[in-house]
Amino acid sequence: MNVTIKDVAKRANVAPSTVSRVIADSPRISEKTKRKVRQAMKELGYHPNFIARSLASQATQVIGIVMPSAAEQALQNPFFPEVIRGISKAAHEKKYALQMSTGEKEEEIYEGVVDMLQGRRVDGVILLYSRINDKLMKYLQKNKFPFVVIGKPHQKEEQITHVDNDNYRAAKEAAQHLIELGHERIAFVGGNKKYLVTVDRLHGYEAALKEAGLPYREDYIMHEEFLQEGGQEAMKELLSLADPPTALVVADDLMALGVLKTLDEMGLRVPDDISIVSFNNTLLAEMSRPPLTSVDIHIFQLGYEATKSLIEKIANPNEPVKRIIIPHRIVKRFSCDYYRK
Amino acid sequence: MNVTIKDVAKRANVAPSTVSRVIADSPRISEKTKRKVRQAMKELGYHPNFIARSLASQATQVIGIVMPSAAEQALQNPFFPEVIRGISKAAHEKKYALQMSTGEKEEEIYEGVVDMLQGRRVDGVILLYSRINDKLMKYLQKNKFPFVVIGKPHQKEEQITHVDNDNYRAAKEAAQHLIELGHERIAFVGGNKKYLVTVDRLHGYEAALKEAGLPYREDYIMHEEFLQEGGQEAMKELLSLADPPTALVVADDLMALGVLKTLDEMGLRVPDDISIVSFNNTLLAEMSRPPLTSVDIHIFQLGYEATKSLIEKIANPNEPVKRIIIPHRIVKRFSCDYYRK
DNA sequence: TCATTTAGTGTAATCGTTTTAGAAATTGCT
DNA sequence: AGCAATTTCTAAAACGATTACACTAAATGA
Repeated sequence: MNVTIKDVAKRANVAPSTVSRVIADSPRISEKTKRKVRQAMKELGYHPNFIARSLASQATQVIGIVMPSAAEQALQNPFFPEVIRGISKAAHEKKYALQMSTGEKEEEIYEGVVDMLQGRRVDGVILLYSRINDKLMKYLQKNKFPFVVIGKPHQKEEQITHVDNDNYRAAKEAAQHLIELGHERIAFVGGNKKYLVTVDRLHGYEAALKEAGLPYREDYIMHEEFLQEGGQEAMKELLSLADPPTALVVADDLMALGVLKTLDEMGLRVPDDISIVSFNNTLLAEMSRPPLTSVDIHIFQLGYEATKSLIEKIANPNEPVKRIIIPHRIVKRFSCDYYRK
Repeated sequence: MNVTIKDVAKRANVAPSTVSRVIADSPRISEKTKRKVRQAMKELGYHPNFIARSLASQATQVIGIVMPSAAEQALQNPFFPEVIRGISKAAHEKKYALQMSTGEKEEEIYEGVVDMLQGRRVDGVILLYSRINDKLMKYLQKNKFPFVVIGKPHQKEEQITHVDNDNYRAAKEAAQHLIELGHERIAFVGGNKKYLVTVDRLHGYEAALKEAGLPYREDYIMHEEFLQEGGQEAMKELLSLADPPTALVVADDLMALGVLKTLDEMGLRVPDDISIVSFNNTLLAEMSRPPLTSVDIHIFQLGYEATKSLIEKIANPNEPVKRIIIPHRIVKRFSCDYYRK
């Protein structure tokens, strides 16, 4: 079997507890003993057993990442690798490991996360989404598990630490940009209504129209999956309208890609025939044809800040609730043009 | 504190060991007792403590993912989310959780993985890369830890289970495609020479040239990072040559993107002035301007198969060594054209 | 009928740490 | 020198499961 703390203790002629304290670098152990013990550890090639340590100390130094759907699906959208990059950076800085939820349906994810936490596999979790009436979020709150959410919680916002953008303003600005270019028929292509990002952005869009005195049209509002296919579907539907929009606010770059695809198939040109403002400013926005004007929401930073907050919360359960708003900025490229009759 | 196996035992009027056996669904427990125990578990809201279970059973049901560099960097390349998707699917099927290494420099990653394994945090690991003389791989082998590598091991290939493409042939075919189009000055843009993918692909490229009777030129061989910047660097250098190439084999889509960028800045056009065959066939290849002819290496499947093999190996330490070659296929788009003098 | 299986549970050791409570050794002070 | 205070270390009890072994009662067989 493996080298344990007892072997080290024997070799160094001290008690196991002393070795444990040397590992923790307790000030209650003399330098002399520490040297002796460390020497023994080196000689034996000792590595602490995290599992045993976790069991005794009731902490794992692991953070759980919870995706909105199966990683298998979510990871198709570059948003997720990018948040994870931010999470990874912060986790690494504080010596936390990362564990990913793997579940397919909502119920399965819920069970998985509950097991993760009740099974004490992780010290806390980061929700990479926020949806209306989320069973999981309620559970986490009720059981006082440390967690933070990326996005705006549906309920009890003031009781839940979260990191978000000002999606209302961001979408409003996006729509205003199009309005300033003279567009009057502007559609909104977003994700499922149960996600708060979608709701917030829709409201922002709506507010911009209202302020500009433009009508809000139900048939200009699309809700689809955050994937290319979603964008395609939405665009097809919009084009089937009697008076299709001349501009779009699209809530995600990958969706925007689908929009472009459909437009291309239909022989319509961007920005000549239709203008687009998208969200996320991932590499896709830069690369698409034409490059998309996109709202940069600083995804990396969302992940980074969320993780830092979570770790603080884990370290100190009384840490006050925080609400962190990451700034956004609209990056203008070549998918928007003046509206010409 | 939490509900433990003892609480359940008390409630059901049985011994803790019986409860444990019910959890494991042991055939040695009568149906009647099982029902009684399950009832008690439900009533108390019992969740098994994974950590305690892991300690006792010496297994965690967690797989470690090892990236070549900091996740923070690696995840910029769509290759990684895509392998992870495959890994995630297989892991989920077999009820394994995933843990990611977070380390920056090579040495730090090494330490991290050693700790992961020695600390018994994971039952095995998947290396998402293969490099020459890899300290970590040697360590894993020496200590008989279950692991599989995605890529071709540098040494003792026949002793290490790995999942790879036939990179030699893939690159050869890529180059041949260009040769068939009449190109004679074909450059190779790959990653660092320490990675075996790079080496294999370079050899394939070389073989194609040789068979076609074309000269192999050192100054046409570029080794850069698997990022856009790498492609840019390479292309700049190639363009500074007295007789720059008319076609390129680029070992990665993201790099190819960098190549395109530089080409665009220099006012050169693809495929009119330069033809390109790239690798990975990620979304980027489809989206770039022009869309890239790219070798699809079925990244998802690499991850999926690797994970299945690893889990088999964990379940049965005597599982024979496997070598799985995932087929590739060249997807033709619009980055290649006939060579015109 | 009594020894022998077999089925179903229980007892207790074990996994490798952390940590509380307290013993032993050292130091300081008068 | 004697005693309190301080420093340094140890013994032993958690932590929450798994599992080898023991045991009892019922079933089987000669």
